[in-house]
Amino acid sequence: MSPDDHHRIETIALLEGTPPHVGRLLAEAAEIRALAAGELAFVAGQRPQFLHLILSGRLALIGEGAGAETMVEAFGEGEALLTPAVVLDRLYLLSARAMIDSRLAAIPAESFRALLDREPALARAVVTQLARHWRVLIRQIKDLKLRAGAQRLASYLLAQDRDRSGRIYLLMERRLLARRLGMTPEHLSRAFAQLRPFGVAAVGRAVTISDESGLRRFCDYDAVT
Amino acid sequence: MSPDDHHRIETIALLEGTPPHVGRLLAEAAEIRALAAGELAFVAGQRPQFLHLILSGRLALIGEGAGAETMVEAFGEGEALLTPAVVLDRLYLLSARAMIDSRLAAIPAESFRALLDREPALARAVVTQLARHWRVLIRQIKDLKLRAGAQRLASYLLAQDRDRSGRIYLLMERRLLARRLGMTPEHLSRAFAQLRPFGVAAVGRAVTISDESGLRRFCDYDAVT
DNA sequence: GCTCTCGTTTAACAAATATCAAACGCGCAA
DNA sequence: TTGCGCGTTTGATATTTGTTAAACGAGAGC
Repeated sequence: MSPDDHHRIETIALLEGTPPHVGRLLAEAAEIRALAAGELAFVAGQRPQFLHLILSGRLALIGEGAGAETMVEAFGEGEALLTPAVVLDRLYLLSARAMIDSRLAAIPAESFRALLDREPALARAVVTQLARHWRVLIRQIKDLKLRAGAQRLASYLLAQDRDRSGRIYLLMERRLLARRLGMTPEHLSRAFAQLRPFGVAAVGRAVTISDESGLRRFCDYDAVT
Repeated sequence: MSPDDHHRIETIALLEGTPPHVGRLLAEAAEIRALAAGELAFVAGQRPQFLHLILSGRLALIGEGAGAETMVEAFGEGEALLTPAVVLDRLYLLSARAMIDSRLAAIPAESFRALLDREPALARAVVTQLARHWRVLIRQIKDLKLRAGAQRLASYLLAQDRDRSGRIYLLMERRLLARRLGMTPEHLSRAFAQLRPFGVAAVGRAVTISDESGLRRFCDYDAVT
């Protein structure tokens, strides 16, 4: 492992507020895994072997069932795949697939849980992290139950980061975005068409919104973070 | 507060594994709130004032948006409404409503967070609790995205506790169950009809299943806990 | 620069779900 | 008991979403 990898593991967002030796211990226990786009970091039904930190690239959490699959959430550089399966030592409910070529730090699950018991600051950091994800999941459930497809798309777009000129760059291809939003690619395409009256213009992965307040009203956007 | 209430707070499931003085401190900081059926413990958009423990009764977490409302999850006696809003000191994303007359222990959010920072065992217990809920939410998201209404109902029924004779007793009226499952009451009624070929018989709130393995196949039931 | 492939869009149609309306039935109070 | 109120069921219809198929278009490799 390169000193650079070591440093990236020690300074990952999850560990914010923990004493330096926690990061050092985790980095020492970690091994580096390179995944090509499409490869799986873990599979639903498996027993977790590692806690994965994303050093570079992007991974999607995938749910399978009833002969289909869906994307629950995607994570990028500097984030941890901190799934409850690892924390609780239960079987994975989701699989993780690399959306692009990625490099992961894999920390043995057993070491991580041992450290979790021993290091109060780590437990406290994990509480914060899990609580944040909880809110992301709650938003998704509210969206799925209360909003139609086009409204979910609008809501998703409004929550994305913009560049200086207000443009949004979609982090995934539309097929995947459709699965993230709980609809088919065909339906997503129609949803984009429905948003055109609000000045939503999509060119490739770049999206611009001209009537943002109209779009907010359309989807009853909830800006609470 | 009665000694009995005191004892119930100290022995709540959330605190399993924490030293006795943690429960004692929480119980001393708590005040008792009685809610009549239909009353709200907190409202989405509010800043959390308390962590609520359910001493008796049953509460539903309700999401509002786009002019409608939905039930995300329900909690009963001995459980805590351990929402991320309280942990992170953010605005509530959900409201909590008493489904029946209930008694709550309300612990000032500030005291709870302070104790969370000070007591490693509490942080560790909260990690476990949040992780468990995470899995409940993931199941719901997978259900909503991958399964049709009747399959979600089947899946829900198969996950419920049975009495000695194998009967299931529904914990809520059907109107609410419909919202929990992400459908209308009318659709739920038709979903029950769709399950009749598998020997699903509902009389009031009592439900029996005669062809359980058939039902499992029908909804592609995932028994992973 | 040119295909070739594969993701996206469009269209027609089918299935699932919601809506509206009315009938039903069960519990509760007079 | 009898009648009332409210939750549930049933039916007809509308809307939303998924499916199938085909056309389109942009990017990768030759």
